[in-house]
Amino acid sequence: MQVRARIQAAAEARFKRYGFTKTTLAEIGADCGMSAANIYRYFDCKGDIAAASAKQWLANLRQDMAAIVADSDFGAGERLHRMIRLKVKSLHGLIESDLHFEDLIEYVCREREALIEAHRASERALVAQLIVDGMGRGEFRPLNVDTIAAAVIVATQTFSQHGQVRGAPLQELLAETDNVVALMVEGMLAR
Amino acid sequence: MQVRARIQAAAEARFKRYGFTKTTLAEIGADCGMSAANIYRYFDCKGDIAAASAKQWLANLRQDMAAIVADSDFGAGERLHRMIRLKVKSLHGLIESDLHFEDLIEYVCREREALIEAHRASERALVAQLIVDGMGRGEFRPLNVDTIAAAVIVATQTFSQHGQVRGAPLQELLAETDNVVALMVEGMLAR
DNA sequence: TCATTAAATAATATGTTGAGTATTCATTCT
DNA sequence: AGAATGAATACTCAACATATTATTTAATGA
Repeated sequence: MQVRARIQAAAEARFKRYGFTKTTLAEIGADCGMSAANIYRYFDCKGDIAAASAKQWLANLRQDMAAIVADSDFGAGERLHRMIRLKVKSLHGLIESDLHFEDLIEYVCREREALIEAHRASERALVAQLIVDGMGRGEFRPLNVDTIAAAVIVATQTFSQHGQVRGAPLQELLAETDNVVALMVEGMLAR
Repeated sequence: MQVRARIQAAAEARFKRYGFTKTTLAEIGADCGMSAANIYRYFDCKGDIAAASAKQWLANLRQDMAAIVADSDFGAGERLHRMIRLKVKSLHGLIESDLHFEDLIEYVCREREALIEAHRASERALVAQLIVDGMGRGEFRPLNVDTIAAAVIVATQTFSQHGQVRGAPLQELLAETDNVVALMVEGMLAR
């Protein structure tokens, strides 16, 4: 059990520094003091190690987003803004942090669509929760929760694609997301 | 027909049937009864032929969108819906019509970004025009026209990317766009 | 002079080989 | 038996040679 985590940590460090395709299982094994073959006792394939890392990163993001949603000090609209901003900032930070991570991101987006789709479903659920809360407060008018949640996620989807995020200045991205979210929130408000 | 137009038509036919990369200038020339070299009297490079086709297609789409915008029989919100739906339907139709067109689309998106960006700017302008009109009618509240127009384009951008459109059933795409546009229009309405 | 072409050149794609790497397996170690 | 490994296998990737194709040029015919 400890072993699996150690492998994942070692792999993550190398993926970060050298990229997914450039790191070999032999290297990861060496970092853990074991042979490449032995890694297969803990992961079915190289891609699964990357997927585990991505899954964890997404889970962290989800947790941070959930914390924002749960913070009822703020209005639902404000929380939606914060949630989407967090998403954009996180992905932007990840991409900017190490250029080699793009390699990993591309792999996961291409070969592990299920992971991405599951995460997106969670995001939808969080937005739905927020909408229900906003309706309960009288902040939002009565809405078809699932439809609107899906619309919000789809409309801000552009900002979750590394192709769009790469190279763009964070300030611009945030300004654009804010404009989109603001208009949608305006459309949700009670009259 | 003018030589340049004949070349473009012949190229378009082959691009459609065999894809951009698979058709050679020799073939296009043969179709027009001329040598490959002579094509260079009318186009600077192969990519320019593709770009000319794409440009024309986009101009047609723009014209159709402009016609919708100009039809003041309908409210501004309704026209926005129709305009975005037309865009989605057109791209979907293009991609579904011939699988080989994807080749051409990818080339244009990758190597002729300026074309795409110019078209997007035109779309923004059309939406802006629609918003001004909607405000004039009292249908929309006072809005920062350019900001909102940009937000609408960005939010619906997902549906203009062939990667997203390919494979998805048109009905689903239209339902999603409708939901996004409906929410944004709701946010624009006068109270 | 203009339109065109064949031939020359430059760039790109295709195919092939060898090296490197992921994955499996038989075996050893504990 | 469970954990681990070295060697065997299968797959992928980079480098190089070859073939196609894009583009240029010099020359030809209207």
